Amino acid sequence: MKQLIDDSLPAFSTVMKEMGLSDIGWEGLLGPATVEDHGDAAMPCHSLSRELKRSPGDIADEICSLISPLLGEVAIVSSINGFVNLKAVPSWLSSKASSLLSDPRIGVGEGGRLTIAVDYSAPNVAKEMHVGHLRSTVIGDALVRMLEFKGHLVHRENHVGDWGTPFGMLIEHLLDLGEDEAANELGVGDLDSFYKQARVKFVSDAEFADRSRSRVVLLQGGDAETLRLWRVLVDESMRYFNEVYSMLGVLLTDDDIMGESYYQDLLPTVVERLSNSGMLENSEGADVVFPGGWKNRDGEPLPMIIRKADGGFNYSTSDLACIIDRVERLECDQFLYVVGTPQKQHFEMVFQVARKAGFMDDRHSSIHVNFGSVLDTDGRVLKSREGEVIKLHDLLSEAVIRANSAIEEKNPELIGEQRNNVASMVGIGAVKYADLSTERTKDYVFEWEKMLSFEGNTAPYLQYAHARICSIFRKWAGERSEIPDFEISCCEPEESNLARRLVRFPSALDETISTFSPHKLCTHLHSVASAFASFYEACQVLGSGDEAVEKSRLALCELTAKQLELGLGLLGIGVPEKM
RNA sequence: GGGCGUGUAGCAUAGCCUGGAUAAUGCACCGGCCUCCUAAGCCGGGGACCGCGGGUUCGAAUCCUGCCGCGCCCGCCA
Repeated sequence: MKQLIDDSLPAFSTVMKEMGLSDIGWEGLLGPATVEDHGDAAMPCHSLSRELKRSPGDIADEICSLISPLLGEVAIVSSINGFVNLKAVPSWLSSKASSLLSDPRIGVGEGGRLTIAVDYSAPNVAKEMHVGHLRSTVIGDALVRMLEFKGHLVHRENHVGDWGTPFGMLIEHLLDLGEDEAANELGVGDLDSFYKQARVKFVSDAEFADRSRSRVVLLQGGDAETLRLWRVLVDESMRYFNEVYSMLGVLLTDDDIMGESYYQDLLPTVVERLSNSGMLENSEGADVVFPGGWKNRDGEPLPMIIRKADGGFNYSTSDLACIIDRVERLECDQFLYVVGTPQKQHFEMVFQVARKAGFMDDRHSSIHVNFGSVLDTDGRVLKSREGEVIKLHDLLSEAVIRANSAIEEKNPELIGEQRNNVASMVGIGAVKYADLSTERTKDYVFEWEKMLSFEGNTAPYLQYAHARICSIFRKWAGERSEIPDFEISCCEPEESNLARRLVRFPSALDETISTFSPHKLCTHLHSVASAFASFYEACQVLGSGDEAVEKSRLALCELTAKQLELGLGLLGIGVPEKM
């Protein structure tokens, strides 16, 4: 527990000096306890053994007896097995919790003023959004919220796939279907069949394929009518994507769309600059750069293709253009790419080339916030090409329907529009939390049941804790806005334990942000909700007969509620007052 | 073949960066708890050679190394 360690350091400093150990870097030894029963923080003394030529147990005993009197207000000190253990005293926990309660930011400092571009979501026009997009969208949204809360200036960048050779066939298919019919199909979200139909014709119909290729040339040449048709495809797709975003409740809007098409004008600049810096080489007819450090199957240097032999650009070029734009137009300090792990090498190469070519320098940091693949139950990567597609739209609807029936069963008094709102928060929250609560770089298996489960370490469990607190407030006669002035005084072990979890919030959030790992915040919030549930069972809040106790418990409830609300809010998950 | 990643109870995960004590959590399983602020809950219980072998260390799930399994990437798709 970082707070406790900080508050104990001066006493340790005194004692260590007294024991002649001031210069050996003992600060690093003091850390959070690994076993909660032993305390909140601990210092293993085994490594001091050699220095002092005494047993670890002896040393721990001596430190313990010297430091105990100094830490009376902070922690109970004990020693066992060569460890000095600190267990925060209830009064210390009470006062720390009180100070968090009176702070609207719950102790979270404003962390800086960087300008950060977060590249996430990135669906492809005329293609179904799949579970991979869900991950990117949900993780990216959470990171954006947290970074903004910390005080950074964040540019949301939705790098939509709205350009490239497939658009030739898509436009021709659009014409074959007729614009209205096609727009209708796309507008209702039947993207995949549209794409597949076009694809089938492209491979089986030579005449269609020829038209498609010509259409690509027209598109790239800026032909007005072709651009208009392209715009229809993009707009109809975006309408559908926006519907999904709206269901998901993410921050993305049309203003955040920075599709590949946007960077087209910059592509020649990329080539020119790479050429000027002498990095561009011709290989097998293509313009390439050799980043170095990668080899192909034959052991030869692996190139990054900038301009294909047919003159077309590919995605590396586009990503380089993005970097130029984000450095020079947006003046970003940092770029985050919330994109799946399979593209790891691609980004490493792009970043390396961008640095070497001077598109960015030491002031800039570029981070691939990678995430694992979504697998099917056989452990294979879930693919939208074969088999049935899992439409995000359907997944989210299903989640809300399930939440609705769960509420109907468990709280029949909640009805009408209010129930629908709650069902939406619960169902969507469950899906998002399932995605956010596991370490993002790991693959995970897609299972309806698991994703929509409302038990255990899930959003509904956290939301439920919040709803119960709100229920207490409703029953209580007083003004909720006055609670932050109430004094917290932990007496029961469940009260102390709840406070002990609550005070970890600021460091948990900082850790979450610095590692871009939302699951760490989830873990923290779950531990809070869990401690609250135990507290709730053991400690009657209202009508305990003692006004000071009631006020203290109300204050613990308030801090818990605020923390759940803020924490879940930063994850993009809503907190209903009833459920 | 090269590179990167991953392997923790029946299942799913956290802990690994920054080494510390009895490896934590959820699901499932077993046993208790609703005249009492929402039982989507609580309390208790069983269940793990932390992939395998070496090494470093007083101490390894954690660091290094070798092997094995799995996944991804390795030239004109993004």
